[in-house]
Amino acid sequence: MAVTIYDIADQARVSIATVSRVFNDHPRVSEDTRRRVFKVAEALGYEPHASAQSLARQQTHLIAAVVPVMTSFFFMEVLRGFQDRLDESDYDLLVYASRTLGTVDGQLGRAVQRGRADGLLLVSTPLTGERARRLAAARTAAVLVDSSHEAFDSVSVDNQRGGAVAIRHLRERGHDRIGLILPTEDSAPARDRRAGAERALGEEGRALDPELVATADWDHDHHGYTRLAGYRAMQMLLDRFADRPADRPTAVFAAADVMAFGAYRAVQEAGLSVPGDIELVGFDDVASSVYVGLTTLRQPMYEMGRMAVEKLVRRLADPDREPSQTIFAPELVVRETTGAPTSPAVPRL
Amino acid sequence: MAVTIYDIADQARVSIATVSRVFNDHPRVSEDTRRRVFKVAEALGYEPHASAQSLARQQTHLIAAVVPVMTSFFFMEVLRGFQDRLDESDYDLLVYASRTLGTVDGQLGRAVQRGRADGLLLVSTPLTGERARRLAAARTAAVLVDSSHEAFDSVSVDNQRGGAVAIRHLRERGHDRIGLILPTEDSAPARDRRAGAERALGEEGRALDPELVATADWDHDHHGYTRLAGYRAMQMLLDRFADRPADRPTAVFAAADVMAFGAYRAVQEAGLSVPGDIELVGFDDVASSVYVGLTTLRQPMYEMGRMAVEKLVRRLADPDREPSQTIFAPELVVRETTGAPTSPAVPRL
DNA sequence: CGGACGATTGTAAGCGCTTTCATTTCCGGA
DNA sequence: TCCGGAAATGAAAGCGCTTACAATCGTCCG
Repeated sequence: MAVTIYDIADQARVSIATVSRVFNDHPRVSEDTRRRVFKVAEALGYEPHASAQSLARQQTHLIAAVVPVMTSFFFMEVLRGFQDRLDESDYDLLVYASRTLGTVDGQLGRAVQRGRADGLLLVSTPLTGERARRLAAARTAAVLVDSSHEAFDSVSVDNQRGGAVAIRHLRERGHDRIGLILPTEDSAPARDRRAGAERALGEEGRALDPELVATADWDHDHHGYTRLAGYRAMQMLLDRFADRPADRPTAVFAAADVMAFGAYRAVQEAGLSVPGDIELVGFDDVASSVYVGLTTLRQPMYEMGRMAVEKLVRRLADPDREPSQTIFAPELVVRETTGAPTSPAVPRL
Repeated sequence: MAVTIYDIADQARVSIATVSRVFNDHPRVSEDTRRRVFKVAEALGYEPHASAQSLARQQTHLIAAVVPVMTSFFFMEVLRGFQDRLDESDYDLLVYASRTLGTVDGQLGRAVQRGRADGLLLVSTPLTGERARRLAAARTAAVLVDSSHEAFDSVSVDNQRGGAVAIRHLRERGHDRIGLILPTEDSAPARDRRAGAERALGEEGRALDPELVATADWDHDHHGYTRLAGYRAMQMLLDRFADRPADRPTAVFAAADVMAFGAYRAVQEAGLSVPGDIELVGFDDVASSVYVGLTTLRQPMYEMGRMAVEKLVRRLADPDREPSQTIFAPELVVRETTGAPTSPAVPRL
């Protein structure tokens, strides 16, 4: 029923080999037969069969992106970067996302199935020893985004530096008691942001008061990267100082914008105000942050996505190149939650 | 190099047919050989080759989603719905998104390539006559989201009703001069929203004053669904009445939330206030709307995505079922831009 | 004890395309 | 006119898996 190269070969009075050559514009085909084949193909409405090509060529023209939790704006932005850069290549995008972090392993398993995709984009999916070894052994083309590994290409952000910048900003604004709202400890980026914060404090000869830290340890599904987690964390923080308001933090660094949103809400519910009573700094600069007026550390998510594809395409073309790691510096964006004058959102785009 | 069923067959002293049977858990395999095959497979680290399976089975286990403009929150939400429902099936997701509307055709072309995917999810990609005919003739399994066609399954929203509801809401709030900010005319949903608005006006014996309408006709890349388009449209509207403020609209219905955001900004820049001078209603209820406090008509984007996959999976299982159209009713969400009391964003999730 | 029958397993023909190697064809030069 | 070599084409062997059909084996029944 469907048209194959055999049908074309018949009608054009050539062999299937020649038909194939024509479609892969092989140089050694006479202009004459080339035209003939194209004409017949057009008349018959021929279209190559993707699976058959994949099998014969031993490559799929597909790139698989493994993305935990489609929920998050961060991943969406990265995905957009992937997509845009992919548009310029001739690879198609296979998306393996999941609702919770629990299924990431399964997704990864499907994504690396033999014959599924030519390359892999792993977002926020740190490569553990065993898995890394297997991928490396199989010489799988893979690029890590938001994590890194010496044996692979990677694109990430200097989280530690970001954490330090956040704290310094708050210190410069005169805050003495700075609270920290953190996702779970399993998140490497979060650990780095915290480490950066401690470093910045350390540089001034100060230490992080554990009483000022709240962690969303209970949220295993999303590693604490949710509004609710931020909300609860801030509540915890406020509760701790319910009987001695003087010791309450006057500023809080939330290690993710969504958490900051939740925290904002908790502050308001407690009858306090942002930035009046508590100033707030987030991390990410997601789309809503500009509306909320949240000061934050901007990650160039879109660019990271593009860059990752860039690297992957390069590696696919030359599998032996040295792995390269790119680290972006997060950029401090000061808005109302740390005292910038109110300004409406500028309509870019 | 890679392990194939031949290797397993050799070591397990059976034929490749039997190996294949074991992996497709065919009933007629003795428990004994089944175990033997599994053991060898495990030892060798066998994994079936996706392309080979696709070719032999004549199905890919892939579903292609065609999505214009990855930029938009609407598409992201729908995509999330796709993904979540797909997680429960055993199909993988192939995403064909593009930066601008111009390349949608190309993407569609790639997506429907023979042997690429088993089914199609078309978001905001109306099926034109010729294309519809071809897809229908090929008996392609496809589900439309945000558009419809009698020959296909579809999931959409009652845009006309939404437009009417928006206008009635503003009328009830006492507005006499209601402005309209619209995307380009090529957008069918936008046309419907406008029609709904006109209908609501008509029911009161009123007509739509063309002077109160601003359209983003210039934005062909995104059909006007951008903040900038809304911004400019509102500027146009305000400019028209610069010399006779009394005739200026006191409320505006923007046919998309992003446009409403831009419009909001333009109002503020003109030294006016929302909702003091101009009340505002959007359409979509994107994530940021709650922060902006925008009154809007909520589309159940996520649910639409899930439902679309649901339909597709059903059709794939039973290609002869009658096409079914599902139409959701948009829900009015009243917030600050039409006078609701200020309330911070509730942290769901 | 022979044959029928059901349960297993094997053989081999695809699925639709790519690609190596061999063959044929076509020229220009001797 | 004949020959060598380049250009064009064809034959056929995969790519790794599925599956219709055939073959084999053991068992049960008359």
